[in-house]
Amino acid sequence: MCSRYTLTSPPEAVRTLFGYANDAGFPPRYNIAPSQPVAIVRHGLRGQRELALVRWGLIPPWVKDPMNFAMLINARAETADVKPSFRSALRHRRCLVPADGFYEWTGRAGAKQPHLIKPKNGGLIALAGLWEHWLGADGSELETMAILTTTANAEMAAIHERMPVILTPDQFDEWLDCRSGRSQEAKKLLSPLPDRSLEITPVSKDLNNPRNDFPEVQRNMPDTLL
DNA sequence: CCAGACGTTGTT
DNA sequence: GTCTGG
DNA sequence: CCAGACGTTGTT
DNA sequence: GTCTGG
Repeated sequence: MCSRYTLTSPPEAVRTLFGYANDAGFPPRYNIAPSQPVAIVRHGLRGQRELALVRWGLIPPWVKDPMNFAMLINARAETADVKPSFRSALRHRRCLVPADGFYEWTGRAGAKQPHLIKPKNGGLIALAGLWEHWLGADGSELETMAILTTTANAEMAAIHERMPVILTPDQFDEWLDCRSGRSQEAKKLLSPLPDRSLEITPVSKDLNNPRNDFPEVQRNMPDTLL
């Protein structure tokens, strides 16, 4: 699963890697949690890449009352093409989620140990996402997104069965281009990141509280066992 | 056909 | 114990 | 995911 | 809106 992540790279670095046309500032985030507004990159009306802020937690368009619907923060890559909640978004509304790393937990309730997972040499990564547009009967609108998950690669398997799909820059165009209206080619991009490319470090339990959004939550806890 | 669900994860 | 909010 | 709340009524 | 279960 992927249910918390971080994006601390400066906006100009994000824009350079993701190549969107519009410009937007955003503060460094050390502890991004579901239900919060997050930055995504998608194709705009003229096919140009754009940065948008949407809510993390996908609400399918047929939902009557979003307040009584458990938002979908992840979508299984293996089945997203057949699930009513994701099928249309996988065809028409794919996006990238800029991140510097993501978090997973080990341990039992009451002793939850968070771990930061990021590229061995640092830097930005792109999580594969789906976004959705919800229209209320009263005219209210809501844009939301979910992060795709796949099976864990070798490093991740040590702590967790699943991991978010991470795309490389050479895959960005094919993933973002939804003009064909088909999902099968895009689905083929959804594999685990190759082994030996990520590093996992235990971090401060301060991370557990989503209200703690400051650099110290990423403090390395070297003595902590996996 | 209509009614009712539509999701993931981890844990039990 | 279970749901909601972040 | 984890943390934190978990309720109703009437009044401002 | 679309799929599944009855």
